Order: sequence, then structure tokens, then C-alpha cells
Amino acid sequence: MSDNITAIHPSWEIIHGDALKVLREFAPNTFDAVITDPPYASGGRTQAEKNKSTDKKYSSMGESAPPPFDGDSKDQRSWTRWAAEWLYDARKVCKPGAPVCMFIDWRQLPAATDALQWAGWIWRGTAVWDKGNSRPQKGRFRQQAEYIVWGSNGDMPISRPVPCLPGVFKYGNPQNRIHLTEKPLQLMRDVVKITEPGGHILDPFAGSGSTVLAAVLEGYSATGIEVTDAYAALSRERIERELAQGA
Amino acid sequence: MSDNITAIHPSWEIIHGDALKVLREFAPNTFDAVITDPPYASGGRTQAEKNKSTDKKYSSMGESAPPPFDGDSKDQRSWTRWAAEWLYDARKVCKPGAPVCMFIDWRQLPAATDALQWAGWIWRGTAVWDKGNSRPQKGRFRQQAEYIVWGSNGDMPISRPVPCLPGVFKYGNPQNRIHLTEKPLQLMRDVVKITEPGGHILDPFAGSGSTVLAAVLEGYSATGIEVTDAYAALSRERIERELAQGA
DNA sequence: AAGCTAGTTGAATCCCTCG
DNA sequence: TCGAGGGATTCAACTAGCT
Repeated sequence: MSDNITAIHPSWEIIHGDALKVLREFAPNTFDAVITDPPYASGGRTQAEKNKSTDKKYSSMGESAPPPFDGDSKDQRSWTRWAAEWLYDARKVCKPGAPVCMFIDWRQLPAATDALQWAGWIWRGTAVWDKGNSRPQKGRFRQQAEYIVWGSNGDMPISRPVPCLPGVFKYGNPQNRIHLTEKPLQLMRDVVKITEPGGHILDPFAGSGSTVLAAVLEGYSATGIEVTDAYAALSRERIERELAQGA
Repeated sequence: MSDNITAIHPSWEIIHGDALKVLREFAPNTFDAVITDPPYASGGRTQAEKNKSTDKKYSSMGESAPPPFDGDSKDQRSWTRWAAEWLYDARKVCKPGAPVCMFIDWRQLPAATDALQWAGWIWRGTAVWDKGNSRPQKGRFRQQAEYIVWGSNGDMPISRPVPCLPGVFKYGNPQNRIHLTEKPLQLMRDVVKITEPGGHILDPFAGSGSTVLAAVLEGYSATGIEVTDAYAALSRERIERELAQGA
């Protein structure tokens, strides 16, 4: 399938398959960047459940020293392990110095920085996507931002031909989303610019294909991996359609 | 000293002393919120960088540099433990449901969320302070934001008489700062509004006193603790001066 | 328009170890 | 005792958009 797609579109492909399996089939030094929006919580508890269990757990703590780690993190722990696995495999097929960008929400951000570093990437910072339009909550701060945890595969020379990039991006959520977590295209066009010009970008969780589309629009080549058959097909159609419109 | 100050200013005081010691002298249920900006100790990766005193670390600011401040030179392990300790002690003197807000930078954010939860607070989210200007980094995302890790002492009823608050605050750094890490006053005026009207706010790391000043300006009472003699005095002068100007 | 940036980089230097 | 090598540390140059 990927050969066929590659033949038609030399600069991009969407591979249908599981990220962990597909990643191991690439050769080392294949990619210049990893830019992706992984599933945020494979266990998927609600915030209320998390708060309740946390509350119960720590109300019994009394005067003694705090426990070493949050006990309601069983789901989070397995998420972290899983993330470390694919981050490791992704790093292994990247060139030295390649940047990595991972979208994440506030709750998984600490787990994401752990996983990134466990996988051998150097964590270099956190950029912010200000969504602007989240639902207000009385008596609370709005959760109106998502985060881009980013780093590099070893040293990242300041001499790379890449300009300075902003640290906060403000874009509203797109209308008519194909995928539930689809990011604004302009946001992705901004973020992929962390890659060296003309580089080959990997997105192991392609979803609706925004990263791949943005990469091609900005002059990069890109490989997306998507496990859900329907999204792999939908994203291919979307990218072809939007590239045809733009051309 | 605090008695004297309290007598003159019924709604605020700055106590000169170490946070861990002073916190243990308050009675339970004294405070309605903790809002603070602790030392980040986010200096470099090497031991020596962490051991640097703040005046050396920020020597590039020249003669106009503010006096050094205490507590910015811990490694990440001891910083996390230390933060969990004062967060725990602070929670013990707060009312049930009291909110906590802790400023932190990107590097220490995972450690801060750990410490907050170890201390028994429920972590409820992360708000963003967009500083707007920061050092640009060629080929990198700017580190242009600091974070406000926030939570509550147990359940936090939605019925509290507090409106919805933004999740991203954009304010430039103030001019003519007393303290190296002084926050914009308007930012602090926005953040203290997480407290119930008329409540008593605690800031264990008062620094230049922005939290206390903002709290009083917004109709709260406030207690600040500051370990550095010079800043305890400077902040008292500043708050008196600015309150007199405003009145 | 000038001045700022809770900094970062890489090269030079220093120091200690080992053959 | 010397020199090579590696790790630790210091230092000055630097960056570009925002206020």
C-alpha cells in the first residue's frame, strides 16, 4: 500500500498499521523529525474519577511523609511505558539531532516528559497551543491550552538552517473536523517548521493527516502511520483533495 | 514583627523568616488560598550550575541586578522534596477546598505537579502565563511561557462564589523590577481571584510582594513570608507606597 | 526606537586519570 | 614525569520579536 501511494505522491504517504510495528520496519537515519499527536490517555478515566481517587488516596495520608508516586497512575504508568516505547523506536529511525514534537494535554504532560526522556530524547522545552475557546468553568481556570513537548535526538546544533520559532501559538479549533482531536492546519504548518528545510517528517499517529498535509504544504516530505483503517483512508482523501485545491 | 505590622495594616503582613518554619506556627483553617512563586531551582543540568548563587547566575544583568535570592540552587530531587514539604505544611493551615496556585517554569513543571500531589493537594490543572518576550533561540521554540500549577485542598465545590477565570494570561514583564522574578501586578490581580471574596491569602515566598499587593487591591487580606531580609523590607515599603498612591 | 529577555551555546580552559 | 584524553567548568557571543 505504501509503495502504491508513494508512487503516486512522491512526497507523502499514509501507512495503515500499528505504530509500534511499522516503526521497526524503517531503516535508521530515515527521518529528520517526529511530529505527532498521540492518543492522550489509553486508559481514559474521567477527571471526576481521577479527582475522587486522588482525594481518597491522600486523605488518609495523615502526618506521615508523602508516598513516592501517585497511586492512581496505573493507567498513566502504562501510558508512559507505551509512549516511551514508540518514542524510542521513532528515535531509532531518526537522524542525529532530529527534533521531536509531541502534543499532549495538561494532565499527561509530566508523563510525556518522562517518556520522552526515557526514550533517549533530550527534552528541550514545552511550547503552548492556546485554543482560546474552551468551555468556561465557574470558580476555576479554564483548561484552554494544550502543550507541545519537544526535544531532540542528541545534540541539536544552533547552526541548523531553521529560524527562531514562537513558543505560544493561538489558533481556535477547526470547524468540521474529520478527527475528534484534529489540530488547526495553520498550527501544524507553524510547528513542522522546526524541521530542516526539505526534511522527511514522521507522524506515527496521523489521524486526519494534518501533520502530513502541513508538512507537504511547507515543502517537506512526510510519512504518516494510522492504525484505524477508516482514518487512514479519510486522511489520504483529505490530503489529496486539499493539495489539489491548493495547486 | 508580624504583630506590629498587622496592627498598622489590618489586611496584610510580610513576615520575615523561613517558609518551612513560619508555616508551622499558623493554626489550621487560617487561609483561604495559597498563591506563590517559589524559587525554581531550574538552573542547568550540571551540579555546578545548580550550585551557582543567583547573583552569579544572573551576573549578565550588570550593576542594576537585584540582590540575590535564597533557595534557587537545589537539584531537582531535593527541590521536589522541599516543595512537597512546604506544600504539605501550607495545606495543613488552609481551609478545606482552598485553592493553591504555584508559578513554575517548563523545566520544573513535572516536578511541581509531583510535589503538589505528594503534599495531598488535588491537582486540577495548569494555567499559562504568556510572557510575550523571551530570548529567541535559532532553530528552537521560544521558552515564552511560565506555568501556574493549581489545585485544591480536597473537594472544590462548583458553587463557590467565584467566576470563571481565563486559562492563558498574556502580560509582559514589568519594568523596573525590585525582584528578578517579579511578576506583572495585573497578572497577580487576575490570579488571586481564584480565592473566595474577602478571603485570606498566603504567599510563602513573597519576594517583592506582588501577590500580597494584588490581593489587597482585590479586596482580600494576605500574609506573605519572605526569607531574605532585604526583600522583606523592600516589599513592605513597596506595598505601603503603592497602596498609598492608589488610595 | 531602544531595550529587554527566571538563557543557551560552543569553544577554551582547567583538572584529574591513566598508560 | 609526561602527554593524551575526557569530563567539568567557565566565559563571551549571541538572538529576534515584542513592548
